Amino acid sequence: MQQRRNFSAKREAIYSALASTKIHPSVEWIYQKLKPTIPDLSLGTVYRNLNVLREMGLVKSVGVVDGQERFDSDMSQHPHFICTKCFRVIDVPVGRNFFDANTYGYISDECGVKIQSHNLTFYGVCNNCPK
Amino acid sequence: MQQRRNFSAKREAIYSALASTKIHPSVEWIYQKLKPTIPDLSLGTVYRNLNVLREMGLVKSVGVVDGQERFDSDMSQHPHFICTKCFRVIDVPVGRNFFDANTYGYISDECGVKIQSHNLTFYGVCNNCPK
DNA sequence: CTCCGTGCAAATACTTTGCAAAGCG
DNA sequence: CGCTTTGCAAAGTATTTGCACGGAG
Repeated sequence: MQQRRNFSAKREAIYSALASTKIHPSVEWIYQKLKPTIPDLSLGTVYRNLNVLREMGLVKSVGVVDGQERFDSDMSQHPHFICTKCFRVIDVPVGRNFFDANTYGYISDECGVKIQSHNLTFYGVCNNCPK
Repeated sequence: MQQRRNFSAKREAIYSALASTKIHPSVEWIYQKLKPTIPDLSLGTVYRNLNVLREMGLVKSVGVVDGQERFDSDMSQHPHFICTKCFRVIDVPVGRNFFDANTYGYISDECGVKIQSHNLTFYGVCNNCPK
């Protein structure tokens, strides 16, 4: 196992669990998912490793949804849709990127800041929820 | 004072405090700001009233920044810039709207959802912070 | 031996809530 | 009087952290 390569068995499992789903899970969800397989897993470990993975740039946060932070292992720049009723998080496929380096530069100058990234989220009601 | 019109004195003060600044304050900031003038103000009241104001559509959340929710009384659709070092929140002026009804409709169809709003946030380092 | 990773429980941090008292029309 | 608002403190929820132990090189 690639130890000394930033991956412990549990960190690997946490990353895999996240990468294996499209639901953009919360810490709790990952914990519940792995607990049966790894009985001695603790919630703190999931929190800690998600933060490590984030620092390593392997994972990013979708933001806090209904009180819990949600994560994504898809590091490509893409918007999300969040259902305000059931709090489902869905990837929004985009042909082109809405914002490129030029846009960043333009707005950076405009505001006197240095933009490094952005987050685009749409809100509404998904098709599983009653209108 | 327009009582029975959804405004108690404290709610009014909370709204005014929020509307009087561009820093997109947190609950705590509003509380500290008003406390000297209104000594018997309690933190719970600020929380409660911001939620009421939000439901009334007079206020919206910028999101959770560094652990605290930040608010904005400017209900116009506009992006924000958040400094990842000092957590300053700045309005981003935009000539046109990035997303109009057509875009909403297009993406809604694409994802099988009904988009009602969106949130666009840029991240980076502001000009007050060291590179 | 030395680190890194971990369980566990305690500690934080922010926000919400129950309740009785107070305010307003 | 009836409904809204509030202070206060307690409760709730999510997340972080201290510490000592355990495993890998």
